[in-house]
Amino acid sequence: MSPEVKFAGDGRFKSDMARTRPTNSRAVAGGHRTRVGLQRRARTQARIIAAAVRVFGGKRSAAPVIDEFIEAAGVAHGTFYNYFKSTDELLQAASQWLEDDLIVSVAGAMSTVKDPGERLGTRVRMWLRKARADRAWCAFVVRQQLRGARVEREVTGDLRAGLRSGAFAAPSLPVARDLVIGTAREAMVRMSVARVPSTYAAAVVRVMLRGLGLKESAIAKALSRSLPPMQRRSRAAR
Amino acid sequence: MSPEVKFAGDGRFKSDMARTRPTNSRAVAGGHRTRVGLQRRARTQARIIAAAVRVFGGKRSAAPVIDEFIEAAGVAHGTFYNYFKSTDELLQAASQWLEDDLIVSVAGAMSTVKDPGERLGTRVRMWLRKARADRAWCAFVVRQQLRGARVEREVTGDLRAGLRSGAFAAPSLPVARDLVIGTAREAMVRMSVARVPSTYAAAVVRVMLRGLGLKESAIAKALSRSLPPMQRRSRAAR
Amino acid sequence: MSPEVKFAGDGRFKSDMARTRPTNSRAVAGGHRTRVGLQRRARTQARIIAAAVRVFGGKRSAAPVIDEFIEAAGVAHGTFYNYFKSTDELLQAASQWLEDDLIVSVAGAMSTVKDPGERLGTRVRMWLRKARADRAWCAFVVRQQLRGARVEREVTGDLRAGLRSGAFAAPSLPVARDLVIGTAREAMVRMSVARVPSTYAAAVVRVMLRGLGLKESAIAKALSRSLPPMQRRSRAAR
Amino acid sequence: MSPEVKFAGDGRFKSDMARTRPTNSRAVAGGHRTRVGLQRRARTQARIIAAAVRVFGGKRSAAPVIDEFIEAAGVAHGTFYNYFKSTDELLQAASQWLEDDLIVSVAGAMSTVKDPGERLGTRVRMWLRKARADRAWCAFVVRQQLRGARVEREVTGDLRAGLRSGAFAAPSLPVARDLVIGTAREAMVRMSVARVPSTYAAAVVRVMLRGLGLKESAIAKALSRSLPPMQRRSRAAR
DNA sequence: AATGAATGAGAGTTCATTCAT
DNA sequence: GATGAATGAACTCTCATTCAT
Repeated sequence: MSPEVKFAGDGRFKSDMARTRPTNSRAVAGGHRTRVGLQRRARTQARIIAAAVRVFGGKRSAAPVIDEFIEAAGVAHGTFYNYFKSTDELLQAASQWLEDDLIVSVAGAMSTVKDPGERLGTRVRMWLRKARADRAWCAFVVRQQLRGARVEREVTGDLRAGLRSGAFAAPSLPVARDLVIGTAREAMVRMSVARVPSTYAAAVVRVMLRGLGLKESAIAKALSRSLPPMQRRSRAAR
Repeated sequence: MSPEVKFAGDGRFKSDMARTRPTNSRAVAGGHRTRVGLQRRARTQARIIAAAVRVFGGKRSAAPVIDEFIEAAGVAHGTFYNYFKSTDELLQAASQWLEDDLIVSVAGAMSTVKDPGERLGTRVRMWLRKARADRAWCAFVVRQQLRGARVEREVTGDLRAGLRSGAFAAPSLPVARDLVIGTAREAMVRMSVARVPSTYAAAVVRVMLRGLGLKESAIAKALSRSLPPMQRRSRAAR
Repeated sequence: MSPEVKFAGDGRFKSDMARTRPTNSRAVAGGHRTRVGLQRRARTQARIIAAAVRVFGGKRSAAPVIDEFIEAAGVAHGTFYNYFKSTDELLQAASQWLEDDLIVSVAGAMSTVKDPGERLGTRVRMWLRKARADRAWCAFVVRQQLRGARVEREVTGDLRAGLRSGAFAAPSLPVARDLVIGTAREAMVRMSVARVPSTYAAAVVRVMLRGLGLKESAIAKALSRSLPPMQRRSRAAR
Repeated sequence: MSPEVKFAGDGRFKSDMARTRPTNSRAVAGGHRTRVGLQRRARTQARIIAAAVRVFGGKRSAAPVIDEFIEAAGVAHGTFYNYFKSTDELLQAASQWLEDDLIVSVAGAMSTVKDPGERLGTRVRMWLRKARADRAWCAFVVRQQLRGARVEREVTGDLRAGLRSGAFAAPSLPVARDLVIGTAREAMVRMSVARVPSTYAAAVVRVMLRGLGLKESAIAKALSRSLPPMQRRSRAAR
């Protein structure tokens, strides 16, 4: 798990993440120094984000504390503020990075699956596999309430397709969504505090698909699919 | 919703909730002043708890709290510490009070229901009815993670019975529990931020029971039961 | 020099000086406790303001630092913020208090003087007497740029009257004003860093009135007036 | 207004302004590179000083500065410290440069004027003309308190001569000095925040000389002198 | 019991300064 | 020489907690 790849482009988020001290514009032309500086920026930012995921995921209590992030990342106070204006902005960035990470790795597997039941089943199985393999990731996502907009969109897409095709039989889309998200989230809560057997993910998906009214044969088919191997982030920050 | 009744006995929790100043032992002998004092204690404590539920449920962020609690309760700083050693203790107390409240009101309805499917269905329907009727309660419970030990025990009991009797068909108890708790919680998250139709609760319970493998006929029967009227707490604090 | 009197009313500025923690409104009814609390508030605020005058007047460098005020006043960090939201607000309050103090004490003497030359001369002599007697006051006023609106108004009033009556002969009101304020300020700068002879104030007023074109006989008359004794603030804070 | 000329010699102040890195002694031998390097040094330093005058003059508050200076000068943090050890040193340098600038340009005009009243009048008129023409200069000088040692010396010289010759009639030298400096300063304060009519400077000088007891005929003579044209600094930095 | 002024530890933030490139 | 990422001391500000009344 490392935020590195994300910053390959120009070394920082294009979004609203304003640096405190703007780069001298005359230097942008980009020579060796510029490139080196950019790389350094990217690495530092990645380290802070990685630390944030570790710390926030591991925290028991509620309040995220800047000092902890700073210490975990091994940077100075001032450095933190060169990259993020607040804890919230950091958490936002980390969140988005993690979500993108997941979505991208899942999207590959999705491209060849057409059946809504299989799609949804595969998707959730991949999440839970990831959650089981990476406790920090799992804890972070749970604490952040699994609120990612993209995750939401993907799940909703699968559900809508399944409801329309008649494969799913839920009373309404929101109800179906609450079943899927709620159950998956609770499974991840469990994973973030205890080990679960390797069969756990499949079992969860089974009851979830049952709840959606999928036929047992279709459920069996969805669960028999073998998942593609987990993608690895290129290099680790720290 | 008022914490009053709970404290009828001696005006405070018997639990580990140590008062800062020990009760004057001479007063225990119990004259008029003593009785008045105890009533006052009970009322003040109830006001603080009620305020806590309102404030904590209504809060968006995880931000600071004590000042808000005492302002909402209309008491001074010092007064707060006469009753609770910390915010956490207050939240604990409020939590337990709310949970007891719910369990008690549900327990009545449960006594006449024997079938595990019907029991679980009725139980969850009553929760969701309560959640829909009392947004502050709902928000508070959601924020507190629905972690009540008694709630957990009751649900687990129903599930174990259903699995043993063959009415439910989940792969394991933990999986079943995650399905039920997760889905219910997600429904409550929804209720705490938006209005839902009156049919929502039943629909949620339907998919939940389906997920547990209950037969459609049994589901229909569980959902057709009419719920007993909601119990009202005796008197309101403030 | 003590801010005490000013707060006799309700113990705080009526202006925009909002307390951080609002007083519990139910307690306002005002019994013994209320009165005691108000007095305490008034005294603390007075101490902070007095300390501010001392510290800010004594500072060599530019930046006023909250820690210094706090230490000089002998209060805790939190206490400071119970009274003032920022250094600036404190300085504002101190400024206004000092100005009011001066104006009030001068106003008494003014009531019996009608001639513009005598009025202005007496006014400035009283300022400089005060400045000589209270080095901290003098330094504070100098640092604050002598920008008080009321001071400005009073001087302008005298000048306008003198110009209209023909007693003064300056080319314009602004020029006259710059002569008076500039010279007085520079005299105070001197007083804030060194001792001056007791005749210094009269000498300054002499050249000032000369600059305004007052006749020598009128100047002599203005300077021969004996000043009323300096008023003392009732009680000292600290 | 440009600090350039000043550094023609060796590109830096001879004063106590220690460079962080000592000049490479081998380079002193002086080839093409050396000359180019020195020119570059001089230009960069001039840019920083010019920026300082602009920024510091334009600032309203007393707030932080270095970042603003380097941004305005378009140099990096490190570059700044190649030239000045601190903000204070920069301000000192800028101050001295501005003062020298003024003194030199005034000195020329002075050489032909012998009468103390005329000398002082001409001197102040030239200051105020400069202040009116260059708002940034004016604001900078005002903020720096007009504390230049040379300015002080020149004025004192004129005053002493006038008092000895009987042309001036002030009670003492310090009083005369406070009248002159204070009034001029206040006029400059006014100029730094608002436009004044072209007759303003003469009017100020008139009341000032009156204050010094100069006869009206002598004042008229001093004010009738035409001023030599303003000198221009050779080239502009930036 | 209740009050609220006072407290101070600790979180949050800035900015002058250094130094590897 | 110039650069700018990194630094951390110094500052501002908040808020849970105490205690005299």
